[in-house]
Amino acid sequence: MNRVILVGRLTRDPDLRYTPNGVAVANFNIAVNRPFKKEGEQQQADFINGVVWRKPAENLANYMKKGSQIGVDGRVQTRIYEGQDGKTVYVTEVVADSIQFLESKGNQGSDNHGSYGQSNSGSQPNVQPSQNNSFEGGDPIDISDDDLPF
Amino acid sequence: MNRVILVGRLTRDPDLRYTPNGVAVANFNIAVNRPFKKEGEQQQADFINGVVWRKPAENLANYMKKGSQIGVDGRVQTRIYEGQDGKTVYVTEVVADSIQFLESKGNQGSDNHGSYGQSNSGSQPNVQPSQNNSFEGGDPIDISDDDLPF
Amino acid sequence: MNRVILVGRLTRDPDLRYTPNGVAVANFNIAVNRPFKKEGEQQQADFINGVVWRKPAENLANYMKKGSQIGVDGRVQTRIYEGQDGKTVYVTEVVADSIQFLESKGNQGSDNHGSYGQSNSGSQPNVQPSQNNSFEGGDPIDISDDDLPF
Amino acid sequence: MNRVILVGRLTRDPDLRYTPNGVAVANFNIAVNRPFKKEGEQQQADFINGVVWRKPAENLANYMKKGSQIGVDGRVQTRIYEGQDGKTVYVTEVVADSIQFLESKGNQGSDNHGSYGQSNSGSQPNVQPSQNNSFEGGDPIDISDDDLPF
DNA sequence: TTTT
DNA sequence: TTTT
Repeated sequence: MNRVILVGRLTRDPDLRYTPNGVAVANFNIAVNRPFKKEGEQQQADFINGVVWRKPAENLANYMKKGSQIGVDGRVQTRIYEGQDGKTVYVTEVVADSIQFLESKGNQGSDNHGSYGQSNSGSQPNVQPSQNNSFEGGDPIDISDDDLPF
Repeated sequence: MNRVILVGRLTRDPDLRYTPNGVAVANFNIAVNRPFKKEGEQQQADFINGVVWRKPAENLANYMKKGSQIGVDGRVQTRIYEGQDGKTVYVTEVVADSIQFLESKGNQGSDNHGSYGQSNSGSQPNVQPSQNNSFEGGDPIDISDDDLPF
Repeated sequence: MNRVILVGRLTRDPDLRYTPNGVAVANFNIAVNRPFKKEGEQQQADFINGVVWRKPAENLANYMKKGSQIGVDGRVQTRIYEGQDGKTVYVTEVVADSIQFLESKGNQGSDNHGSYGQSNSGSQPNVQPSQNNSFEGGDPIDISDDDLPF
Repeated sequence: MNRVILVGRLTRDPDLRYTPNGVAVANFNIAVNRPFKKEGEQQQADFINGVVWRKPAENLANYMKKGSQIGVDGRVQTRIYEGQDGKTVYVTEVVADSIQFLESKGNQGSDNHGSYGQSNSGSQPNVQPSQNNSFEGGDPIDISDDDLPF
C-alpha cells in the first residue's frame, strides 16, 4: 500500500525526455501549499519532485506549464544513484500514475504565468526528445526500459 | 491537498527524541513492498523516511520495533538544511498524522523479529530522551517547537 | 486507516445547518468525473454525498456554490437511521476533514454558474441557521453534538 | 481525482460471482475501526461495501475470509438501480483497484476467526460461480461486461 | 436529486 | 543505512 495524492502548481515547465527505447518520461516539481496556521504568517509550501511515464508524460508537457495547477495520484518511490563525486545519492520522489489538469480553461487562454528565460513555455510545446539525456538533479545516466515500473 | 498513505515494515527501531522544549518526535524508516511484476523476480521495496510528533511518536517507539508492520497516514514534506560540508541538503520525507499498528497481536507475544546489537527492542522500551539531539541523517541543529506543524 | 481524497464540482449549493448546540454542519454533493475510457463516450461521474463540520462548513457555504470545483480530504462513514416508513436506511458518505477551494479566482468574478430559483447562490451567503433541522435525504432527527466526530 | 484507502477486517466471506461473460467480481464488506475518542468508549467502526473485479476478486475469495485484515486501494463509486418495489436505490461503494493481504501468515495457520453457519470459510474456498446471480443487497439484475470499469 |  |  503506497499512495500519494497532491494538488499543487508546477514550479517550472515539465521536463520531457525519452529513454533510448523511445519511452516518454517527464520530470516535474510541484509546490503544494500547506494549510495556514496563523494569521499574518506567510504561505508555506512543500516542493515535491515527481516523475510520470508514457502518454501522461507527453500530455503533461503538452498542456501544462510553470504555474499550472495539477492533481497527482501516485506513489512514493525511493531510489539511489552514484553522484558525480562518487557518493551515493538518495532520492525520494512521487511517481504519478495519473495527473489531472485543474484550471485548464483559464490557463489555456492566458499568459505564460511568469515563465521566462531558460523556460520553453509559451508557443512551442516542449515535447521534442532532448539531445542530452541527463536529469536535472536526478539520475544522470542509465534510463532504460528496465527502469519502467510497468 | 497533500496526503500519503503507506503500509509497510519498520527497517529499524523508531528513533525517539525530544526537542529542547520537551516535545516528542520520532524518526522512522519503513519498507513498502512494491507489487510483484513477474514470477521469479525478487521482492522490491521503497524505503521511506518518516517523522511523527508528540504522543503518536511515543506510542510508536513504545510499541513498535524493527520489522513491525504499520500503516501511516500523513503528508509529504520537503525541507532543506545545511550539511557538514556546507552544502544544502534536500530532504523529502513523510510527516505522519497518525500511525496504525498492524499485526499487533502476533508481534507482542513473539521474538524480536531479527533485531540485535545496537537495537533496543525487547524488554526496555526506547522512550528516554537521547543525550545527543542530532538526527541520524537529518537536520542536526535546530529542532524547536517552532518547527511543529500544529 | 480510512482516507478519501476527491476532486470534483458541487452539484448544488452546500446546505448549511446548525445543531441545537450551535455547531455548524454542511451537507454537499460533488460530481467526480471518471477518466475517459473511449473516444466518443460521454462523460461519466460519481455523485458523492459529503458532510463537513464547524468552521470548514461555514467556509464552504460562504465561498463555494453549485459548480465550484473543490478538493476533499476526509474519510468514508457509514451510518443507519430509520426512514419515514420505519425501514432502516443505510448511508455511506464522506466526512470531510478539510476542503480545498480550487479555481477560486475564476469563480469569484464570474456569474452564478447555472444556479437559480431555489438556490441562494449569488449575493447573500447561505450561512443563516435553518429554521427546520431536517437533512435533505439524511437523518431527519437527532443531530446533536454527540454525533460530532471530534 | 477519486481515491480511497482503507484498512479493516472482512465482516463476512467475500462473495465471488461471475458475469455471463465469465468475468470474476467479488463483493465484500469491511469494518474499518474509527480512532478512539475517549477512554471507556466502545470501539466504533464504519462498515463499508466494496467490489473488486477479475484476478484480484478471485484472489480475495481464495485467500481471505471473514475476519481477515486487508488493505484496499480504490475509488468511491455511486450507482443506482431499481429495487423490487420499483423505487430507485442509491448505492455508494468502494471499487478496489488492488487489495493487500495483511496478517496473511497468522491467518493461514489459524482457526476460522469466528465464521460459522452460513459462511463457507474453512477448507473449501468459495470460488465456484454462484447458481443465482443476485447480489446480496446490491444490483440484482444486469451484471454484464459493459459494467466493467476497464 | 446531479457538476464542467 | 534497509523490512517480511
